[in-house]
Amino acid sequence: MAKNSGISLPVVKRLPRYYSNLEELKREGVLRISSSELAGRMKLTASQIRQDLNHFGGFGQQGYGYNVSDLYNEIGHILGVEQRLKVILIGVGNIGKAIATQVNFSKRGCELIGLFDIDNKLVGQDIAGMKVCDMTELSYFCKTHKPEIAILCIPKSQAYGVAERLIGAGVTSFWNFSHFDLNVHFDGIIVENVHLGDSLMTLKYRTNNKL
Amino acid sequence: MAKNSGISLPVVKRLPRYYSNLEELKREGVLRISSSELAGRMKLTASQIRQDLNHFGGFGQQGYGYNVSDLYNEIGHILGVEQRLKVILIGVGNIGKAIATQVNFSKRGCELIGLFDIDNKLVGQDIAGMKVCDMTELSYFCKTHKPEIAILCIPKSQAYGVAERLIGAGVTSFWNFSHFDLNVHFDGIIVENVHLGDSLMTLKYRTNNKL
DNA sequence: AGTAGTTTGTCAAGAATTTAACAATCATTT
DNA sequence: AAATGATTGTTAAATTCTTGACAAACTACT
Repeated sequence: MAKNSGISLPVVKRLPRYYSNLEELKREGVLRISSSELAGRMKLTASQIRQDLNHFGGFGQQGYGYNVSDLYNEIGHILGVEQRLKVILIGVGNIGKAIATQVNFSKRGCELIGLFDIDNKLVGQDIAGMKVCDMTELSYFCKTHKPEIAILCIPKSQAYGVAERLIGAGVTSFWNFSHFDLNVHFDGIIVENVHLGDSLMTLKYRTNNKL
Repeated sequence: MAKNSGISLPVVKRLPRYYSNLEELKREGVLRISSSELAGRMKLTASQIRQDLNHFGGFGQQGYGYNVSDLYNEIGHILGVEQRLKVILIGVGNIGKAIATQVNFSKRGCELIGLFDIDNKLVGQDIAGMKVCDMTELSYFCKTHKPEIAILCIPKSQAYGVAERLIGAGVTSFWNFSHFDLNVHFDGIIVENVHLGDSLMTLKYRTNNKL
């Protein structure tokens, strides 16, 4: 049932949307849904939904549709929500703090286990039920706790140095909010660059050009 | 020179990346760059860059490449940075506050002119050099200041109501950080949904599957 | 039990996007 | 001033992604 390889990025990026839409359907008490109904909600085509889901196996039933709860669980399984990854966050400035407090890590199969900052005024502060640690403790912490993912909310000047240290300490994935593209050339290192400013400019362009 | 229509979304989404990479090149003092050099930095192909830029006109020169400063200005023009759009932000919780303080609006041709919240404890607070206003002032504010863009950092339960009020008051574009897809069915309304949690799940999937 | 009505899984067609190729053009060197 | 080398703009090919179509399979009704 697990044809888990060769999934294209567009499909992967739609999976979380399926997941949250199904969560919402569950909350509404909907027990079953057809591809065309779901397509209506998500502004996709029914065909695309069926094709997407079939990459992973046949979760539906002809003449019936999809069982909301089952499909939710299947996609959760594909996304690996039951397999918790440990996450640390570097830089508890405005964005860092917002992410630490606002993102529901556990719902997404992650566990935020450490906060770090270089600034003495922030070290020791309590954020999201955790004490902010000094950067000097970073390497030791990684060696003992072995986080897989690091969230970078630090200035560009520090980012590459910190990323190298973290890779050395076994971190494989980076969620980068710093204002530049983190391009790591090591094999097996995964980076997801988030540029809010770019998103705003895209909105602005679309606004100006009525797209 | 302005073939400004029929630009596909993938191209539009790359424009801000071109813009910030060119800004960086300028800062480094680079005067000219070829499509293949730029491709190397941005992890694109030279062919794609030439094709992208040609949608808007021939900014390069055979045998020479692109003048960094000129190209920066051209893309800035395409993105409309000189034409300032007025922006208001609704909901100054963790994310709202981070966006208000962290996003460089003016550099991107936007102007943050108002902050609003429903919570009495937050109203009156000073954030990013502005006083947070009560939601009751929203409609009057919009009628007098005519913002084009609204940033939504509010719970789902309030989002549709607020969006409707804003559309009624002339707002055309929404940058939505609430935890759901804002689907507006009015013509001419532009929405950019940002789901940080989805981005995290994509990273997690890629981590688990070594993509 | 048989029949009518749904809806999936899948294959094939169509669209969109990316990459490759190359003539035209310009810079630079001799 | 001519020749060489570089690099664009542009066309065509290749690839990827999305949509359409329909047989197979199931539900639900009579």
